[in-house]
Amino acid sequence: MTGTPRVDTAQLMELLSVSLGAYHGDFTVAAATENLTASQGKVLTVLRRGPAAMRALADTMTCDASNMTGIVDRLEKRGLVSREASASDRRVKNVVLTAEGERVADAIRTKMRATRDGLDKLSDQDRDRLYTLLERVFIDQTAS
Amino acid sequence: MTGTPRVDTAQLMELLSVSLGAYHGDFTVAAATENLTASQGKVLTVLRRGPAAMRALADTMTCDASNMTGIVDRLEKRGLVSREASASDRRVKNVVLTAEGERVADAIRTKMRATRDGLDKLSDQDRDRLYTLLERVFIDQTAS
DNA sequence: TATTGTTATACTCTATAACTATA
DNA sequence: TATAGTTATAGAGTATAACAATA
Repeated sequence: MTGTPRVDTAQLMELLSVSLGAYHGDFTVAAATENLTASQGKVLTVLRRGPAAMRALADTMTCDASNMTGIVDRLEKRGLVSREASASDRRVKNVVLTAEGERVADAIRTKMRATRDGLDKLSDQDRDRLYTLLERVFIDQTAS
Repeated sequence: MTGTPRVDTAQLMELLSVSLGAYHGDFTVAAATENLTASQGKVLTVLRRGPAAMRALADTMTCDASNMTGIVDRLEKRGLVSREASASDRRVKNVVLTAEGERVADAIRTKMRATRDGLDKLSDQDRDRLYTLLERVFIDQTAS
């Protein structure tokens, strides 16, 4: 197996910054539409995959466990998630989406899918930047 | 001028998410090394380009003006920035880097340049994903 | 009248340390 | 002893509303 080709990191990072800036902005707006913070929306999105222990959620979001306690507290108070005791380890609490939580998580996902399908927030200039980057990678690759 | 080629948005977004996650993590660590939060580090980075009014800073970071007041207060208390009256509009205060603020901003930039040059935080798997994406774009392009 | 910046207020996120109940 | 989760605490980011100074 040959090594993967190198790319222009500076250009890639600039592109990433612009694109994910738009993505993050859209996610924040999508969550706010359901009266949620971005962190709360992210937890619901993670839980769409299935129940998760408090510790696992904290690891996924790279924050302290004590922090996750507060976030889940607020979600639980609004009836979007519930804590369930683990059968195998009595120390563990599994966080599960309620029916209402599923509805909200799906609403966020639907809004984000629109973003993913369109790259609507990218300006023509940014779209050209993307193309320039890809073109350059192609040229570098074929010239080697 | 022909239109720019389309790319697989879902794959691109996944790649962006992983890559900018690494970038954001590195920036947070770089700022923390100087005992700064990510927001504070971002303001110093913006000010490397030159002085900026409070309102302009708030717009750049897409937060409320009242929020920027607190952030700049903390930076000023540590001697990293100063507020200067505008000559043309007496309502405006321009925020300027102090010598120490420049030193800290440069230290963050140096650490981030190392990240930019390496993409070190990307796993081999993610590097392969990047290559796969680029390869697919190349094939679609030449096949059309 | 509109804009710049601040203050007051309230909520959320965040980490650290200390605690409990399990394992 | 180590781990899962919580509580207490404190600092920082965030937005809203009201305000003074200026345009």
